Amino acid sequence: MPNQQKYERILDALQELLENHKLQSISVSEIAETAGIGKGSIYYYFPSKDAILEALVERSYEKPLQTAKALAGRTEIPPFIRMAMIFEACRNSSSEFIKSENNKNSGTQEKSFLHQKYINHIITELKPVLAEIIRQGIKAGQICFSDPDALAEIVLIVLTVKMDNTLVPSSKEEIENTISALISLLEKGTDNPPGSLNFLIS
Amino acid sequence: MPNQQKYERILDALQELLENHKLQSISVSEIAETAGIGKGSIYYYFPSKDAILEALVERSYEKPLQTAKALAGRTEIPPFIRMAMIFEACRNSSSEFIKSENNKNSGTQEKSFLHQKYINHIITELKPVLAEIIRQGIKAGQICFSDPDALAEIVLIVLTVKMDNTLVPSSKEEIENTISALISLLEKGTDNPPGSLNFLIS
DNA sequence: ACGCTGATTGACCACTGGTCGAAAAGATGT
DNA sequence: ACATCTTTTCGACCAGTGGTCAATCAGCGT
Repeated sequence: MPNQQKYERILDALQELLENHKLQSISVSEIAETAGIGKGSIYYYFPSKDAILEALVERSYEKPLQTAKALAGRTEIPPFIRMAMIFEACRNSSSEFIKSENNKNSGTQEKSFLHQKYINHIITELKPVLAEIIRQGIKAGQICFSDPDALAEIVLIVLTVKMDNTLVPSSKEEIENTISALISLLEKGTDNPPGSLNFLIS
Repeated sequence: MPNQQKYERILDALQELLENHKLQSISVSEIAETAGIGKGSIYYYFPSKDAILEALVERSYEKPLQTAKALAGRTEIPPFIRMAMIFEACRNSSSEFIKSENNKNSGTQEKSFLHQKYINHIITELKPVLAEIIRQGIKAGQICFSDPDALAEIVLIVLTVKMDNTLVPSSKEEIENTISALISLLEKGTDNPPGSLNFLIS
């Protein structure tokens, strides 16, 4: 890591461009200009443009993911509440990160790559954490389900896809409906009384 | 629709290139060359390169989606079996369409755009059909759930994301596990006895 | 002062998606 | 057969892209 500051400045520049420059594509030259460095220097810190996008996604979710991982050990908090806390942390960062409006047409290739990275990153990072929490809940008798890893994956897939709202664009109301349905499916599926997980919607 | 044959030939060319030319990006010139026409002519039939990808996705799933829609009216078949038939039809076309290998790294931007289009198309087209089938099942007392549309969406999201296997790449075994878990969640969540929906895995 | 190592740069390259005027190919009426 | 008009076809061309590289620059130990 030669010069950490420049590295971060490049990510800052990309983030800034993503916020303003909504719909068109972002070029490496633009990133360099915004970061105040020469274009060639970009490739001293990153092997490719894709790598910059990837690094930005990772950086954007560093903190919420850390707090999520920390939450895995706090066994004194009931598992479903910890689940809700994780979602809340991610939701905040998510809305901050992807504040681009949806125009009529779907995103450009650039954007879809970004969303793919986002979903993939969140799921792969969060899945073991959530699975562990579910496993603890099973042991404590608060959750009844045979395959905690798969359950974690299902929940994460539905949530991230709906939160991202790119793959299946829908209104806020529809998103709420889907999440409500997921919760009631979870209640029944894990032998919890109906309505007991309503607090997951906040 | 000036010359339908050329239109189709362009899609054929793109499909062929997607099968062989696995990892690198595909250029419009390549598509033109493969289709045996001039590059300029491409833009006589399609407004943009993205539109070609989009049209190919739509064409690839035209038949399975039609059979799926036809299945919605066949109320004499139990709902869950119709569900299984739809999935089977899509799975076949899906494995035929996306036969590109996963190299170590994730796909290029081009690919992720394609996968996004695929997932979006399948879900939006299939959701009303599946919701209708579920609604019929509820009326017949075979399914117990309050929001059929949301349930359809949840099922489709998990299935397409796992089938596509790009957003959350995993082994065949893991895919089976996740789908099994989804099924047992469905069983419990819709008041069906455990194991009664095992036939959905085939 | 000198080298030497790592950081920085912009001109440069092959190539991209997309445009456009012109030429070719059909169609039509006489 | 011709002339006229519309629909297709095309490749040279354009601005701009991601990525490369030899040349430079900055710091520092000696």
